[in-house]
Amino acid sequence: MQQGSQRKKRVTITDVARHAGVSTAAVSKVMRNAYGVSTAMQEKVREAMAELGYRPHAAARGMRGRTYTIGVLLDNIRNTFFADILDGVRDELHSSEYTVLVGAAGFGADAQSKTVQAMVDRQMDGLILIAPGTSRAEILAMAETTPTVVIGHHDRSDLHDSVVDADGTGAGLVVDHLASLGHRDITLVSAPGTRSSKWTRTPEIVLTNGYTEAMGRHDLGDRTRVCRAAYSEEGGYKAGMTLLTGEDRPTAVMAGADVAALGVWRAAHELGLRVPEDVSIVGYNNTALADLATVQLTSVDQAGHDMGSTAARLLIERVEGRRDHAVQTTMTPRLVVRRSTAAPGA
Amino acid sequence: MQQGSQRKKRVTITDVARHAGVSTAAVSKVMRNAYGVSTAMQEKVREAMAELGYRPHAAARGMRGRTYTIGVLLDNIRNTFFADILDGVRDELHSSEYTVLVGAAGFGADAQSKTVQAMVDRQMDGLILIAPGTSRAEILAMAETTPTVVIGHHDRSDLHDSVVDADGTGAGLVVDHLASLGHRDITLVSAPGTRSSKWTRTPEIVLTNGYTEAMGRHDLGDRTRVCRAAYSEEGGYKAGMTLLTGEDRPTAVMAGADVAALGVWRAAHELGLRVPEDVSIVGYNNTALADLATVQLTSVDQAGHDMGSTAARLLIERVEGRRDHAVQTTMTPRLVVRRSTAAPGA
DNA sequence: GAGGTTTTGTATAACGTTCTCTAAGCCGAA
DNA sequence: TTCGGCTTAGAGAACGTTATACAAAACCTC
Repeated sequence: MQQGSQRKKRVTITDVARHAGVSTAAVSKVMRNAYGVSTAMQEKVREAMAELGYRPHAAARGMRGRTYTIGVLLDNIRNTFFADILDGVRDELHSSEYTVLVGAAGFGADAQSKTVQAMVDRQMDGLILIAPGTSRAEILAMAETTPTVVIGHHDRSDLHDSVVDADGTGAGLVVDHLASLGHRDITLVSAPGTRSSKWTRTPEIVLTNGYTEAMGRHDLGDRTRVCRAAYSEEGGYKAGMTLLTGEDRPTAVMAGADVAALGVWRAAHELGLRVPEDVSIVGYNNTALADLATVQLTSVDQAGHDMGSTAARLLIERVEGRRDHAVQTTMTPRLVVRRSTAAPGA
Repeated sequence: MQQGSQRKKRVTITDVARHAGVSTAAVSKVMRNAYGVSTAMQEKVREAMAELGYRPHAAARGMRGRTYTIGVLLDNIRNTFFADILDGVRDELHSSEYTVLVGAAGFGADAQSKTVQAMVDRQMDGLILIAPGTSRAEILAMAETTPTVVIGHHDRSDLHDSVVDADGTGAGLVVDHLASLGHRDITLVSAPGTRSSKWTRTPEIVLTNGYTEAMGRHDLGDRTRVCRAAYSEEGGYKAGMTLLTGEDRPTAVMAGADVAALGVWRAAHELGLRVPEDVSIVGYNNTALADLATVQLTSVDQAGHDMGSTAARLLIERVEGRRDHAVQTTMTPRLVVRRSTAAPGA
């Protein structure tokens, strides 16, 4: 199996112990700075470790507990909102001894499930799942074994912590903004429910509820219209094509993700519709994309970085056993108005 | 450490063996479909595994060789070119038993080095490193132990495989295009060399050489001008500000990455310069970003997806010992002209 | 049916850690 | 001195897998 050229043994704890003239148990203790080591011992061992360039073997550690690894699951690496979250996680964990590894599984529930399983098999210490499409039951079963933070879904559970955005409020902000500009035909483009996954309060559901509620508040209940689309450029494009070529074309479209909003924009563009003159478009997440010079998309800021760092903090508390009851943190969204929205027919 | 609620034991190979009434060795053989198992045994064991919902413990496997994990290192998750590469890797490995885990380390050489180390510590079977900023020596040392594919850097080595784009040619395509439009003051925005890393042929170096050579070919050798900037929106913005506010402002700017090109664009925008009328902008990588309706950035396509799948294929060949000499694959770039380039002063 | 070969299943020793126990050493108090 | 208590170091048993070595059984061939 192993090629001849690829030999070269790893330095193990045994090597360190021998080199320092102590037992492996002692070395282990020093590493974990456990109770019962003299300063002399400390120094001797640390010196030996440095000299030999020793690095603990994570797989071996995994057999006896910790691996000092945190897994982050996300569906689509192209949604830059996730990059914001990830930055938050990374910044929070930067100075710790934990390593963050990302599983980018794609949209399929089965692929995501496989990836989460893989993380558990690799004995990761904790998991951060960003709006998983996997069935709720599976996540709960997982969470029973491995500390878990779920980002996005509003369903609470005693088994895992949650970090969510007040998506209902966010939707309200958008509708308020559009209505105040004079829009009445406001359509929502939101992710398709992952059927049978048993999450009852996914971000898209909460968003949709918020939208419906706000439309009612503005006496636009009868104009309520929701179109389902994957949160990707392509998904938004398809939805845009459907919406903007049909009859009673909406004067404003709000999407549940910036990427999707840009897809709608492309559709509008191809159909010869000007933004915002002919149709206003609003995104969600306020990713860097929305702020590009040529884009300038009105969007809702969710403080992705904060969500990430909060999730990481909560997770570590759990991993290290400093807290044993579940917690849900809610972030407050904020509307960022740019040039993709204006009064209808302006 | 472990909370009371988080008990629940894993199903192990021993459980399966007992349940099927055979030895653990037999179960292990069935899993690896090794030589010396009757079909009767096969069935018995597989049935037991299914009934118990057994999943092999990757950490334990790691202690004795394979972990069936492939690590991918990248600096900036926001560069969507990397998403293309990653998709390629994922598609290639999708049907195999390998899991892909991503380390997003950021630009710092030390953070990247830490991440690569972590991957090796976790006993990953193989590594795909996308334009690592880590020192060459370190990568080579690593590659001696773990099969490795380097994407981006043109430096060859017997120790690892390489997948590169003919960046020199790509730069030539851009200069040719711009020169044919009548541009003479063409400035290149390229990544800062990671000093002391000892890579002598990084993508940016090769790109710069190609640019210089092409400028010479068009008798524009004296107009050659290179500006260093990180391949991020922010990096491009800063470079754009410097270039476009200075004297003898270039009529065309080509950047080594689409994200950076968009940063330049933002600078132009803020300075009241129209693209392409006042300044032409060209990106590199032809990411989805470049094709956005409101962007339409001329760029160079590098077939990121192919690079990813090729890298994955090469890596698996090595991991499974089917090849023992290093290989370098070069992709051919292709110019995609969009609306961000035009004749100067048009 | 004896001798040989092939097939099939098991026992068991790793792999590199962690962690519980126990032993040894030292101190001060009785 | 002896005893109890405390600190420090080490022995050794896990953890879940793989792979080697070997025994047992089955199949040949003459």
